[in-house]
Amino acid sequence: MKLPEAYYQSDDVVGLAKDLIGKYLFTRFDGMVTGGYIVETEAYAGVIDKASHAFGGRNTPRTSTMYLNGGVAYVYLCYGIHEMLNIVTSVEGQPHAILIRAINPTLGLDVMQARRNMAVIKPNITMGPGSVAKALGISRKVNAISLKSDILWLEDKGLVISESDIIAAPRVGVDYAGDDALLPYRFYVKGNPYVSKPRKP
DNA sequence: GTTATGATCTCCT
DNA sequence: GGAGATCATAACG
Repeated sequence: MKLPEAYYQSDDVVGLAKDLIGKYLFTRFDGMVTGGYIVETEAYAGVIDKASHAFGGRNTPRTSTMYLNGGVAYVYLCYGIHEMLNIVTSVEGQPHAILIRAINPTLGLDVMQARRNMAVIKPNITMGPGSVAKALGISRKVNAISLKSDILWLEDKGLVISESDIIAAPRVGVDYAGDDALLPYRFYVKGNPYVSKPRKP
């Protein structure tokens, strides 16, 4: 059921980012399993991508996780407030990663609702990278954890999103990346209510 | 040691 | 439509 390690070791991050659409993502903390299927991702293509933390081969205590062998999680804090979950791909030394921007929750909705302090469940419970991490209970404590662990993993449940329902678009929040900000490295499911909206200008 | 800033979200007007 | 929250990280002195 879990995706095999080899799945993550493809060199084609962008292709993987698209393929991850429709795969299931689960976490287990304190015995509570929560998760759903991925409806939005963004690829960060290693050292040649200005939007990537590893651009130009930058390797620091934080980004060293991205250089690990594919199949681990890269979690970091952004804006001092939000944790973000990435899937590291490719082989050791190749800092490719995929940001999980949104999932369609299917399991443990009540737990996620409590984690988000929401009175009512609305689509924004797992809409946007910061929200996904919070709803799933993900924090920097699981940075660099293996995806074949029982804490955080992905599954292929045979859900197929039709090719025509997967849209490619420019990434969000990376204006500082110059030309690379325009690359169509963001993928999402057309019409899915959990897909985040691009930020305003 | 100091300083600028971000792969964002939420609430307010 | 817009600002504030809030801090680890990275670059620099």
